Amino acid sequence: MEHAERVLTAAADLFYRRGVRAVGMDEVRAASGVSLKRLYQCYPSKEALVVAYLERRDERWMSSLTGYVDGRTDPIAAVFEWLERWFGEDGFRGCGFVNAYGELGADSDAVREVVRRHKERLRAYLHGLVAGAVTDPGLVAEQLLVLIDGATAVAMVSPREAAATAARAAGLAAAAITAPDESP
Amino acid sequence: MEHAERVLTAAADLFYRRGVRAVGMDEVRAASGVSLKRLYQCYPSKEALVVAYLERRDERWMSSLTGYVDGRTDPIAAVFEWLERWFGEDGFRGCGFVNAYGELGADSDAVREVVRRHKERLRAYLHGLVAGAVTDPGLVAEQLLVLIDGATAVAMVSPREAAATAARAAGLAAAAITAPDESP
DNA sequence: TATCCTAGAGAACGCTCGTTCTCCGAGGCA
DNA sequence: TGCCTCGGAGAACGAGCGTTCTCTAGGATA
Repeated sequence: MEHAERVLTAAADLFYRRGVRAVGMDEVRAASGVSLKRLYQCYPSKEALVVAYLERRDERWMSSLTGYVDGRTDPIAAVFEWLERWFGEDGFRGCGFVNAYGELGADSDAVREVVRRHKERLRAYLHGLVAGAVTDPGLVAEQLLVLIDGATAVAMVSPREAAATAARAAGLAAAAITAPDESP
Repeated sequence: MEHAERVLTAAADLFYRRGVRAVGMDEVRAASGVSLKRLYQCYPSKEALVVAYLERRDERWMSSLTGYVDGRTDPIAAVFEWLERWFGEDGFRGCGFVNAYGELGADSDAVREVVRRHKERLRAYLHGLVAGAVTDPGLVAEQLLVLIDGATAVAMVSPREAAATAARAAGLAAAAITAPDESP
């Protein structure tokens, strides 16, 4: 594996699990087994490493979601199924983007930007999922985004065994919102 | 004003606006005008100050919400109206509890605990709001909690002028969820 | 074999952190 | 007036931060 890749893998795990500011560059060096000199050749600053972490997390998170959802007959239900699985994973600790924004958003334009881009990508994906099926796909995409981020936040602070509850409640809400109109 | 109160007021503002780890005790001292010695007499450690910040934020946030909502004919709509106002306030930066949890939750049992208590209080309040009006108040309270936390997260990362959109979308979703059954 | 270049290990640097300690001056009391 | 206590200002401390620098060992080349 390339040095940059090893650094990024180690950093991503540490940043997500413990928070960005709680992790020093020396810990990234130790976890990746890459010398500090080379680490700074790959990523010239901690902020650059953080941005790379978020960008890669965006790619992987989105492609895991879309890989699970695409082709399903009820894609909205699949989204919340996928969420429920994610919430149950070892080391789940909420939305890495929201956490990074809360921690660093006040200081770093670059972090704000990459978080915003991720949410925009997710919103666009949801929009595509419901376009044609509902009368106002923009509104419904926004609602689904709210449900996803809300379920993630609630699952984060809930005790482990209750995390799935948030996903299921959000899934039922999503079903109600996207259901075809019942009026004649 | 008492020393402890001045410290807490200054710390709350700084912690919320910039994040906990970004603010040093010396900055709290400077902003509060209280000497470091006295500051440590009031709060024996930074963690104690953070917990006090979250506890007071819980009290004030909840009482602002309940003060706005209680007595309204449509309390659920009022909740999301209140959210929309909050999102528009200067210095709004998402949920202080979720942000603190993301930043410190991995390190501090006390922070995890106080955040969990706040969400539990909010869930209980929402439960009371919908009890009697819906068939499954536990589920609906959970859904409203998800919508509130989701709207808050989306509003945080959205550009200023778009923050209200999240509140309105969540409010419409809440209305759909809590509406009396339309079937005959 | 002698010389150069590279790269890794980790020491060093300047800074900031949370926390403690020292100093000094003001005010109460005999 | 002389003494004593209190509290404020901020220096000090040890640790850890992000980042840079030095030193050394090894391999490639002539």
